[in-house]
Amino acid sequence: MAGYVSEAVIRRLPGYYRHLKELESEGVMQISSQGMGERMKLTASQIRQDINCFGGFGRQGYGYNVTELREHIGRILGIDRMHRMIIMGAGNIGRAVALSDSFPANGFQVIALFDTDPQKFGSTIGSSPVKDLESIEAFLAVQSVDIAVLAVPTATAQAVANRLWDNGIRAIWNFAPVDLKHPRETTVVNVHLEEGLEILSFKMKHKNNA
Amino acid sequence: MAGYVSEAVIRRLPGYYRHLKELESEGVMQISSQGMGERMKLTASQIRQDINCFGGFGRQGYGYNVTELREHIGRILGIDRMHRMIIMGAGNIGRAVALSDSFPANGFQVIALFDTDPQKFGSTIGSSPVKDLESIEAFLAVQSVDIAVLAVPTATAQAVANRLWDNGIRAIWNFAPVDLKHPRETTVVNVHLEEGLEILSFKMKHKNNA
DNA sequence: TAGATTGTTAATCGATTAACAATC
DNA sequence: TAGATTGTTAATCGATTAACAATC
Repeated sequence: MAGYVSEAVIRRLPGYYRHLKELESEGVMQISSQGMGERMKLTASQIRQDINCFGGFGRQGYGYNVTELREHIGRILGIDRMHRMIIMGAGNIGRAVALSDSFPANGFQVIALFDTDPQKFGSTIGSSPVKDLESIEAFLAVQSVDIAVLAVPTATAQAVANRLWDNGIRAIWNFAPVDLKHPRETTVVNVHLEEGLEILSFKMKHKNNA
Repeated sequence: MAGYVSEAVIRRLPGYYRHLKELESEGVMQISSQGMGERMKLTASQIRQDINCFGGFGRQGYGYNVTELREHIGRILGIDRMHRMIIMGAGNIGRAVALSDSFPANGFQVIALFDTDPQKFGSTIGSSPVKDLESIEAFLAVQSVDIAVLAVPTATAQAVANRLWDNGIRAIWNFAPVDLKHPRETTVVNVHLEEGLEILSFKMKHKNNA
């Protein structure tokens, strides 16, 4: 159990969590690796291997308790607690993240947005204020922030990220299409929407060959 | 060369394309697998293997011509042509996609949005009209559409997707947090934003152990 | 030519799948 | 108990890396 967890396993964890939540809402209380595998289109063997990276949550002859496993995986993901987020850039993407209600529903709470457009200062998006990007240092000096969403123009993304790291931010969710240079102790997860669309284009084009 | 292309390679292709575009705009004309590897944090060996899935674009003793390789990969990705898109759902996400200018810049053109809110019918987002979701069949009967962006509430996502497939759509870019059931001849690429945030949470939490 | 760097084959590494004893 | 299903070890498969002859 425990020990090293490969990137491949990490990427599957949110899927487990989502499917377990669905099962819960369907009133399903128990599931086997077999059943879970059919649902998620993975082999039962892989399900068991994945789950056992974190310890034996199942019972022989029974399977897994849905709620229990969901809670375990939630704790492993770290989403059993609130995360305070700020959004850098109040453009299309920043707005969409701020207005989403699926993020708060999962404990990701937007506390403020920052932009360079003076027209936007003082306004609110959803229930979050839009502030002057120049005030970010002062803001971070007094506010506790877990995650910064980077939704600024590509050209300024690296510079904004540097200011965030210099002021204590340790995690960035990056929507700008650049590979940010970042200190080793920080975490960056990229979204790179354009790339998804390009992969879709590729797969459409090569559908026959597969 | 050519033949089977693994999912791992496909996922790297847009990164190649982006870095080659950057190199072009920096005026760099030639690059070796070594140089490309340093830039993208991959091994030179992997760069050469990846590129050779599609044929020998390099020259011994020289490397790769940046523009030539960028064009080749663009063609492989299928982004050397226009793609006509519709957006299902004119909410936060649908709006953000419609208003983005990075998609049209890469040949992905939004031609219309569809929503269920009568208040939105007849309005425009960016330069695209918002139409009644109920008119989708009539629309698809006369309009050529390559890709549908699915940005409707989770609960209706599957039903909307079914209507799209029944009316000739072969590719869906899905933002709803569900694994869509879909005919084998169709292509679905999922975005699942929430999952990215959960992975970020996981990585923050386990930073020490790595 | 000599040096650099590809294309490609072989070796290694890691992830997935299969198998099965342990046990609920 | 008998049947089901896990946790875990071993086998397989695939992807990455290393090596090197071909050649620009």
